[in-house]
Amino acid sequence: MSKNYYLTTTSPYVNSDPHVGFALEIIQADALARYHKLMGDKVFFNTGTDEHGKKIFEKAMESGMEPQEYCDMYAAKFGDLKKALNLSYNSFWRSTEPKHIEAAQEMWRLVEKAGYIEKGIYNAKYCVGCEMEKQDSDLVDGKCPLHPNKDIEIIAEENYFFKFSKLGSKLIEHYDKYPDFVVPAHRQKEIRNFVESDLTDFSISRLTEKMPWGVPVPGDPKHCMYVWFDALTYYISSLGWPDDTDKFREFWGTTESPNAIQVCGKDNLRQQTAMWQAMLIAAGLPPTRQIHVHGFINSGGQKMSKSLGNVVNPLEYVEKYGTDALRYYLLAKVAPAEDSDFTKEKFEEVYKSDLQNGLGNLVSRVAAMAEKSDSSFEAVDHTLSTEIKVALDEYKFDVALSDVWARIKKADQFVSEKRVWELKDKERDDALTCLVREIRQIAIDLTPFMPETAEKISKQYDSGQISKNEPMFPRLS
RNA sequence: GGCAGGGUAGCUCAGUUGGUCAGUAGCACCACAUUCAUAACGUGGAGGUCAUGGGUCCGAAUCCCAUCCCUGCUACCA
Repeated sequence: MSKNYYLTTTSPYVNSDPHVGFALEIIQADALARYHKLMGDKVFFNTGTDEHGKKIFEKAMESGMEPQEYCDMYAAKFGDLKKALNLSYNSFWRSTEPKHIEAAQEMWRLVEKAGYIEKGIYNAKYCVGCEMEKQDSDLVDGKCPLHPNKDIEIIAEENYFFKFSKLGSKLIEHYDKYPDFVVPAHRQKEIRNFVESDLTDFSISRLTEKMPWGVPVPGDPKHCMYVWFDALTYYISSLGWPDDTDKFREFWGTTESPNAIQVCGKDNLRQQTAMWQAMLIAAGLPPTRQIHVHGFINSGGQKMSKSLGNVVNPLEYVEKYGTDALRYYLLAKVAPAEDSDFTKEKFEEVYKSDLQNGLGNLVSRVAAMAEKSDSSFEAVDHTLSTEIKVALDEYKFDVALSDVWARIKKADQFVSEKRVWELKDKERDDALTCLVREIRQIAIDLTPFMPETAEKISKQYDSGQISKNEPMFPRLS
């Protein structure tokens, strides 16, 4: 049954180059979007960039650029991922779009009107040594680790606060109503524990004179929205909210029947599954239906960091091994919701065993036999296997692909056991028909994960007369 | 410290409510076989006292207690 499917990634903050962690997120999302498209759903797949805030303002200043110019440059880099990773999103939405800015302001008005925004005092922590504002998490024992001899100054600033503390019970209601709201389940427990504890209101504005690069607070130009507030609204402004009410209802859903799916990293759990939901509830808008939370990618057992020099650049891998090789690795060998390790050695091992010797070799050997047989193989309609659907409905990309690879192994065993290359006439054609059918099925099942590979195989195998092609995953020289 | 989730073959992991649950698992490794295929594929083999110590039970990787180790969260980090 066809339906509307809304899917969004988080919006990466444009202060550095695209990271393999975001590649993971958007490739997972892309697999979901392609899956739903294959099922006949109407898919709205959104991604984009988050471009406001102090860090970006400072970075732009440092590099001598206008903030917008700086954002344009980075937005382009993220936009380039579409081709590099073969992404099927239809909406690339930037938080500096005028339409988004208007939407963020409308969101503010709604939340304010409902009584969930109030002025309060925000105590900014300022390190005189760094001449910078610090966050609690930056401090060690209440001191700046770079200037432990200097005291942190507290600068009281009048800000607007979001009355988060008033929304806990509404959030719990939502979690109760949808036990699978957060996937995996232990993340839902985690956020639930957090929400059940005493919630504190949080600041959602900054003084414009100190930080001009943000969305002006409606009716009070002395304040800019703190990036969070603006950035979260992007999930609905991308749908044309508040102007396009039909499209919003169609894809985002209604309060009775929420429909939106989000993916985010575990570092975003609180923002997406609690704060954003609280904002929606406060504004009287439907909450998100489900949020899939993915893990992090480590490199060599350690967090990626520039100083360790172990940062994985997804584009390097695309260039060297191809888009689908990277997509395969991230979907099949990275635990969808847990942390996983990524090293070049492991990647090459997988490339060789699974893609070269597994899928690539099977497709070649069967094509070679089919070509020699001179027979033709009528195309039959294939639809996505049930196992794949079941796995994808639970965001288990790795399980889905391991199922496909089990079938590749079976097909190889079949060829060897029957010694298909020695068979003649009907016996041979029967065996080949089986194999061709299985490979066509595999191609369909790979469509959400490795679209280009799936298409190559389909083209090669759907033409009745099958002939051998160049290797899809060539040996590494 | 508190809460949550983990510690199973060299590596990555499966193991539903305790009774072929110790895995024909994948990768790597060794041997054999084979040539249709990208020197690929297939078969066989070696590898684990299921973190440690107790306990419950006829029986525990699976439940309970203790200990050790790892990870996440413990709020204003986009």
